[in-house]
Amino acid sequence: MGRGKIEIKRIENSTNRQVTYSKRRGGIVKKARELTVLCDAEVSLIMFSSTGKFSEYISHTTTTKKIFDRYQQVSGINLWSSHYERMQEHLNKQKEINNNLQREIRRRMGGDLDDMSIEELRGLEQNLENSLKVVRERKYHVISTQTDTYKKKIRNLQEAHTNLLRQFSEMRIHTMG
Amino acid sequence: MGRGKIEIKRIENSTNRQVTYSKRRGGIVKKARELTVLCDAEVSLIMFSSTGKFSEYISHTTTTKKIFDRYQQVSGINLWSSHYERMQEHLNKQKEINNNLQREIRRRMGGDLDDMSIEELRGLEQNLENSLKVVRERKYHVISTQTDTYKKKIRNLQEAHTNLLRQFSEMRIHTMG
DNA sequence: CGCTCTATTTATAACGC
DNA sequence: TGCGTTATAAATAGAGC
Repeated sequence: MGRGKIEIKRIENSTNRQVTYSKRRGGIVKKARELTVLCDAEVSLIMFSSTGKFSEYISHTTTTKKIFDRYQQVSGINLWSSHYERMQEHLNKQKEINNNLQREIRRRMGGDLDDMSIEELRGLEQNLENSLKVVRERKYHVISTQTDTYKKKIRNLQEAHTNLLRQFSEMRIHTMG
Repeated sequence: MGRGKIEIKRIENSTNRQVTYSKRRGGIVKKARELTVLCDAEVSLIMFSSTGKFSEYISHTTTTKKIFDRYQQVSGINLWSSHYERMQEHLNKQKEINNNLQREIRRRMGGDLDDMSIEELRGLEQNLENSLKVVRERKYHVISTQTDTYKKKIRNLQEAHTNLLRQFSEMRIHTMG
């Protein structure tokens, strides 16, 4: 190397450290490229400088994703499959819940009744009757509320109209009289 | 380097290729280690030889998983999250469908009716009436089918009983007579 | 920063075991 | 394969611009 043997120890001067980093980064990338070409190897080199600057080399014969996948296979280390599996489980559960809900709705709409017993059918019937009652009550309530509102509006309008008429006739008396 | 300038080109002799790979692999790992220590950098170096042999160097200050995570953050490249995100989307969709289904069921059970208009309530009422009709029909059908089955069974039993009685009386006539 | 210029160290190809 | 040896190419520290 340069003028005098260097000691492999953290360079305390941060400017020099960055300069050395830049130079050596070039060198190591070159080495990686040579290894790729000369030896037909697949190399992934990822570097973060002490200031957080990112650089990488990846053999042209592959991609970083491929290397990561292969790394996992070979090293046996599961980097993210635990997440993945948990999510898959979650999804399956949701799908099952979904299917059950949809079946319940179909039944409540009069379908998919074939494998229901008399008791179950009786239960469903009663349930539907109750629901129907509640929905009807709600409907009547909404209708009556709306009717009241309309009645009130009409009353108000009539009042206003009467007032206007009175004012109008008073005005005529004053101006004409 | 060695005795004579070398050309950076694939080494065709596979034995030499492997020898060169081993030597240069050592060299590049040494460079990576020096970069780590001298420059306070974080380095991940993953290599697969042409025969598939795996080796890696990782700075002692970090882990391969950390480098992978950081790589993704910095490069913006989705290594696995393409899978992951699609799954998350899927899951969210399922959850939404689920919520809608549950709301529909609640309504069909007479709940959650507050923000429904008269028209919607009328539709639901009619729907429930129809469903109730279908469920009742189904119930009657099941009951009548079951009744028929019982009737048939009874008829068969009576027939068998009559036959037995006849056979018995005939037997008595033969043995006693 | 980034580039150039050396002196010097380091890496390594070729060879042998 | 792996480890020495050696001649030589390559990398690079330090300096200057």
